[in-house]
Amino acid sequence: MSAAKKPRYQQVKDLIIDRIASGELRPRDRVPSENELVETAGVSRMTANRALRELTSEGYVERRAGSGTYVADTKATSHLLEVRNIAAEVEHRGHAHSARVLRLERVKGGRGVVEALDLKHGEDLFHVLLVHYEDGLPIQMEDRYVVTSFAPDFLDQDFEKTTPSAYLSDISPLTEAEHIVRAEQPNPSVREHLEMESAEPCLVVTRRT
Amino acid sequence: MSAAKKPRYQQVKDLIIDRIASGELRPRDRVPSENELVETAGVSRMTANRALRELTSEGYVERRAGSGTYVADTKATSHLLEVRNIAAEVEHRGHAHSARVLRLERVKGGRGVVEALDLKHGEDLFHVLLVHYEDGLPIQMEDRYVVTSFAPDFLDQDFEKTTPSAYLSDISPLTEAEHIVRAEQPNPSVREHLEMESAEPCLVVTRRT
DNA sequence: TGGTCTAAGTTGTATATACAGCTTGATCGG
DNA sequence: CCGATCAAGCTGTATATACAACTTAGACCA
Repeated sequence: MSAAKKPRYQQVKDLIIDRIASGELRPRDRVPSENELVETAGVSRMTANRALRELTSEGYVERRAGSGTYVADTKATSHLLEVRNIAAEVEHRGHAHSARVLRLERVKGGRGVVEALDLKHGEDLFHVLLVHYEDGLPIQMEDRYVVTSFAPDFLDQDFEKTTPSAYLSDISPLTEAEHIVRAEQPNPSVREHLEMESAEPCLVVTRRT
Repeated sequence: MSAAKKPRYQQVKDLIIDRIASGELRPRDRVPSENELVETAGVSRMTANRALRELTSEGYVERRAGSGTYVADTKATSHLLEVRNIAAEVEHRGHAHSARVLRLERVKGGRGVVEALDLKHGEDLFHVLLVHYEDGLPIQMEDRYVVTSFAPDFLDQDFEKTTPSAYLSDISPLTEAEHIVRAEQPNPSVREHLEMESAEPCLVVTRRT
């Protein structure tokens, strides 16, 4: 198990994580300084620095220049929930993903869209509406608006082969996204495309990049 | 804007991020090695190393010892969605959070719970059922099961003051959580407690720690 | 031709050293 | 007693150096 010889900076990290997890070090408590770790752990200051720096970026501790290093308080106040690419998710489950494009058009931003995306009224947008299938079963409907200047050849794409997400992240990697999730009663049109029974609710994910 | 003098390792990071974002460097392309950065960027190898190492942990690139550094190819396949502590969320919006405990008891694990938590049948569990309010308006119902051995004095807590999340993360910080979100039709009892109109759907978050 | 071996390049880790900038507590002077 | 100054300690950054382990391509030999 722990037989694998870990690098020294990792040993230092584990040392401190253990003391936090065991409750010996509590939120806002002071963590040994780099120089103290040099003494007690027998490593160089740069190694101690790397350990503490990584613990900082991982959210375990906070550092204040000139003052010291302290256990972060609220590690549990924000949990993360992963939302994966739909096609990748389906493939990952070992099933076949397919998609059918219902609409692919250029529109002018109407009231609802403009508000959600924080745009000028009447701005040119591409609109795509498609349904994702997992082994032939409809599982998700995607209703997407994209600013035209951002993806000029949007209308030429074949979204039955490449998902809009994949295409957009291809032409512009590294955009940050904000998600809002809510539950909603699907309207009759959507319900039909997803082949849903009567009043079953839907998850609605609003995403802004 | 960029007037703030950035540290050199950050400048190197930005340099590479820009080349990725602009499309000059595409997924699986080779990124300049540490020694090449020493030449072209005029920094020491340790500084180049720090830049590339941080880009690795941030998901921009992948490194293979002995081979080189390459642009990662799936930055967009997994997006993150933050789920915050309910009380903190409400306070953050500048509103008053309160809670009312409906049930607080010791039970034996029944069929549904045992499956969801992957436990032995009949195991002792604590069960708490409470409603969260934002400025007096009911906004969330929390239905929670906790293994007794994990939190012996669970029944003595006053969950109208401290949320179960806060209490649990207090006695044992640093536990990882897995979330599953789905939409569901609330049953009449739940609907009553949340003062909901008829058939409005709910978000159901199943969480396992 | 085909397999082996070697050398160069790359990442990963670790240390010693240096200086800047900030914080905090103690000391000193009024 | 209060305020200013100073020194010690801390983090943040940057460099030069060193060695280990791995990969890869090319040279070399049979």
